[in-house]
Amino acid sequence: MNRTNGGGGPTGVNLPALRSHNAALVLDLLRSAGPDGISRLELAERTRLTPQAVSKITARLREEGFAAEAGHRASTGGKPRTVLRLVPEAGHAVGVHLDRDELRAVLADLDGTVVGERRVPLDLGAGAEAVLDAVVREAGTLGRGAGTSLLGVGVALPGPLDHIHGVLHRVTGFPEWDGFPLRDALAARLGLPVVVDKDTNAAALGLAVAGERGSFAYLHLGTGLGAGLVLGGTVHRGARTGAGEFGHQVIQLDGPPCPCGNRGCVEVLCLAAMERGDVGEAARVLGESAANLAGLLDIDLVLLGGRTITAAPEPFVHGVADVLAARARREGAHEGPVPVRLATGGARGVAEGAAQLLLAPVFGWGVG
Amino acid sequence: MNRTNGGGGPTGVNLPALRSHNAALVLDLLRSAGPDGISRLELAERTRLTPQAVSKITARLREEGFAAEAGHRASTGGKPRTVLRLVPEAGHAVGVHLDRDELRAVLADLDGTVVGERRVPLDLGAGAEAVLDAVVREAGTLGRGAGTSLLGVGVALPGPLDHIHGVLHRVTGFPEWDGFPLRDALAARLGLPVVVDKDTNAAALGLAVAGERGSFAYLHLGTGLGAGLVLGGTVHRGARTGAGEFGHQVIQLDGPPCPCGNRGCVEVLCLAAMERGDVGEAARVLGESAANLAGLLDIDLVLLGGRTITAAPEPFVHGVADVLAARARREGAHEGPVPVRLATGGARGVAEGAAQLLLAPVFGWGVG
DNA sequence: GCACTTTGGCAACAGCGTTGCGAAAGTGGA
DNA sequence: TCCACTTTCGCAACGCTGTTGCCAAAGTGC
Repeated sequence: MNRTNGGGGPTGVNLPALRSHNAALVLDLLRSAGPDGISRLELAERTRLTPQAVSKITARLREEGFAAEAGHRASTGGKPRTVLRLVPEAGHAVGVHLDRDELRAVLADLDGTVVGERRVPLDLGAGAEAVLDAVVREAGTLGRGAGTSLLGVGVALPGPLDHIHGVLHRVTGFPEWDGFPLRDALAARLGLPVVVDKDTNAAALGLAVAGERGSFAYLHLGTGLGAGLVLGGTVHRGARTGAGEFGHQVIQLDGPPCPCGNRGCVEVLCLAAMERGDVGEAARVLGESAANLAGLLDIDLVLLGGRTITAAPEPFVHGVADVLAARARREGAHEGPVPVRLATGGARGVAEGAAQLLLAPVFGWGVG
Repeated sequence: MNRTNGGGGPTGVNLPALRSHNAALVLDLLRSAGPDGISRLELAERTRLTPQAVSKITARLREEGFAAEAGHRASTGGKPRTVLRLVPEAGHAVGVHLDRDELRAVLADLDGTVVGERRVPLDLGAGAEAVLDAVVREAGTLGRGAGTSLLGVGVALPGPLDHIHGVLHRVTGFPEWDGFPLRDALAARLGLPVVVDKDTNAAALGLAVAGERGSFAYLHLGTGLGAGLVLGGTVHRGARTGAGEFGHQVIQLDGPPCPCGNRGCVEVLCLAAMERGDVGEAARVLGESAANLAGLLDIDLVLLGGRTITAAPEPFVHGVADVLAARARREGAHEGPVPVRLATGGARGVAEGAAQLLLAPVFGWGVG
């Protein structure tokens, strides 16, 4: 019931839409309850629906194979509550992470658990045919393990792109991909639904689904510097799905030139500091830009990831946290500073998040 | 049906919720159609509900006095469509703009049309009692003109505050307001619902309701520099309703000190340039920070307002647009640069937006 | 004047969550 | 061992939603 559905403005809600919304909501609560499960009455409390409505919804979900009973809780003086859990095998998705020099693909179940993985070297600049062949081969191999429960394939890769239409804009450093309709090309060859997104957005989605609540920014420092934003539990992609251009935020007017053409971008300052071996300065620069972002959007959390960060996490986490703490102290914040943490997921986080591009909609994420 | 309702996570939807959502949606389309009105079949297309459902909804709205028939369209070969319109007098709200030296209050009807206005000098530092007295007096006077159709009073003022609880944090320059529960104090004395928000958020809401579609940033340059963000048609207030801290974005590492304690904030750079009489440099600095924001969030539009800007709009609009155009060109954007315009509404925009804090929820804005 | 098109209300309907109620399945005291 | 009590949860009836089938109303155009 939000105001941003589809392209034609907010839309009306009829009974089938209401039904699928509530079913997805219950399914999401089953998922986030994990292996411990959750009782019908708890579901009723959380959804603010009546227990009887929850009973009907869970009965349908059990009939369709998405949920199952899983034991009982201890009695509190009456009939003990029946515990329900998600059936993870009811759905799978393949997540593909296309990096500059490597293809990493995972097969994940509804729970997000990785049940299959493949890694092969890859040259993103080797041309569309070669890359498409590799994706079709690896995704196909993994997907066969899921049978008919395979929902589709999610692909995450660097650089600006059109998430809605699945068309690449500029994969930084590989101009030959400019304008390539990756989603449709892959969907035609795989015969499956395909969703394409930026690597940073996929990683952020994966973190949100994995349990990071509220609003946060995932900052990725590797070959370049980018961000994935989650605002109110939803990945913010912006009007033309180009949000997250964090690296080319100018924080030093008339500073050193950046390959992008601007002067004083965070990315060039941060990477230059790294080349000098000055990790402290790189972290400070990153912290200042993170503080700009945090003040502008009032987020709950900053998560750091990417090869450069995972190589030496502590100085970055502390350096960024110090800047945020100093700003919060100076501005007399009523609440503590925004916490900074290392992103979980590691090197496989982007591929797992890519799988979530297909899995998350099952739980009502990002579909209204 | 979004995932950010209330405090306890996303909630289920039952039939009453579905009904009020669809009714609000139809009411919103009636409002945005303006005096020309809109036909039932057009409403059905826009809402994606069936014509019969729209007929039932509009019949209820007419019964309740919110909608009325207003003539017919020309025939296209069959029975001509009946045109429906909003009845603006069915609801009113008072909007109060508390500025440092002035109180401005308006009475607006459902259409947003101002049907009453009052302006009195005010010293925000004169103490809570004096300010509350003034608000109660002016809002009461205006509100009596609306009778029982008065929905409540919206109050907009500068400085960080807690929008959800209606408690002020720090009204910049007036520490005596720190922690003051403005909403509850006013609601008790007025006997009406009261909503409190930052002046920039109110102005942004007013612009969104007035017809600015999609996502945009409203940048306000007056005594200070702040922003109101509208993302996907909704005012973005952030986790602790503190979003929009645009003025203390650092764009010059180790730059000149700002009263806030940081160095190189846009606000201090921009205001210093204005004091030197260098409007061009002020506009360039504003433009760089606006470009940072536009790249990060991928917004559709930048709107400029505030006393300093309305005093000399052209150099600012052009200066900011130039920076955005230069960045878009250098980054090889596939679409044109983000347009920059002067915000409509002028000096009364904040007060009108404050009234919309009560009116907009009638049309389903920001309530899920 | 008649055939046709288009609008929009009436009535019956399927399906949603809700309410009323009772069976099932425990606890705990006599 | 029995019985009163508590708590869970499904069945059945219900109210209300949007949907479908149908037809009267109100125009156009030959």
